[in-house]
Amino acid sequence: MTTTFSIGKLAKRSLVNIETIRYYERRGLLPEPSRRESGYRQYSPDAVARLEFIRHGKELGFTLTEIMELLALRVDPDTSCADVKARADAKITDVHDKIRSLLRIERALTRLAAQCHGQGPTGDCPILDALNGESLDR
Amino acid sequence: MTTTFSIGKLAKRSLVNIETIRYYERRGLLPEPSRRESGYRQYSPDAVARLEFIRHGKELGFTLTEIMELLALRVDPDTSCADVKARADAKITDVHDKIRSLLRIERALTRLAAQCHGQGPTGDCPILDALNGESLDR
DNA sequence: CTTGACTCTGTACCATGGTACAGACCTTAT
DNA sequence: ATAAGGTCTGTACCATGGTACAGAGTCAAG
Repeated sequence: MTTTFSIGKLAKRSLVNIETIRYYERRGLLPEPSRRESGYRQYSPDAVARLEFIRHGKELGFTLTEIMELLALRVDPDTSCADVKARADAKITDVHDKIRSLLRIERALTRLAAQCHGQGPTGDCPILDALNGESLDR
Repeated sequence: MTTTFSIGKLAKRSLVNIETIRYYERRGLLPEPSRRESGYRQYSPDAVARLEFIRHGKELGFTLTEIMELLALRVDPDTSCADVKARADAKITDVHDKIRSLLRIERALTRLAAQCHGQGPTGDCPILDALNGESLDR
C-alpha cells in the first residue's frame, strides 16, 4: 500500500497554505490528485516534491506561469535541456535588468538624501524639490 | 485669464493616460479640478507639475500610497524636511533589500546555467535537477 | 455515537496600478 | 447644422498571487 495523505497533511509537510495548494491546482501547477470516495483529495509524496519545485522556482524569481512552463518542458519528451537553459538565461537577463533599475533608483535616492540636512520646513526640502524638478537622472 | 485645459490636453502634456489621470484623482493623488458648466474637468498648469511629481516618485520606487503621503507632508505645515528624509531613508533600505535579494537569485541562476551544457534530454538537465533538489542557496 | 476537526465547492475579496467599456452628453471644425 | 471627436459617470475587467469565507458533507477520537 502506497502512503497517501490529505491536503492538510500536505500543507503541513510542504509549508504551503491549503488554499494555496488548491489555487495551484486550479492554475494547473499541481496535477489533479486522486480522490477518496468522499471526494477528499489524496496525495502521494510526489506532491511534496512538486510543491518544492514550485517553491524553488519562486525563489529563483520565476512567475507561476513560468514555473508551469518549466514543468511542461520537463514532461514533454521533445524538449531538450537546451530549452530549459534558454529559459534560465532569459530569466537571468530579466533579473539583471531589474537590478540595474533598482541600482539607479538607489543612487538617485542616496544622492537626494545626502543633500538633505533633515532640518527646517518642507519648503526647503531638497528631496521634494527634486520630485518637483525636471529630471532625476542627473 | 489663466490658462486652463481639458483632461485630454493634460494627458498629452504629461504623457499620462486619461484613464490614469482620473484614477489618480480617485486615489486622492490629484486634487479634484474645477469644472466647466458642462462638467468637463478644467486643469491649470499646476496639474502637469503634480503629475510630474508623481512620475518622479514612481521612478524612485515609491508606491502611489507613499507618493500620496509625500504630497501630504509637503502641504502640512507641521511636518519638517526631516520627515521627508526619513521616508527617503526607509525607501533606500527597501530598495537595498530588493537588490540583495535579486543578486542572490542572479547568482543561483548563473551557477545553474553554467552547469548546464544545453544538450541532451530534459532528464539530464541540471537546472531541473536543482529545482527538484533540496536547497538553492548552496 | 457524538463532537470537533477536517475537507469539499464556489464565490468573493485583498493589494497594486491601472485599462476598457457603455451610454449619454458636450464641443469644435467644417 | 451636423458630424467627428472629446468627456462624463459608473462599472467591470486585467494580471499577479494568493486569502477568506459560507454552507455542506466527512472523518476520527473518545
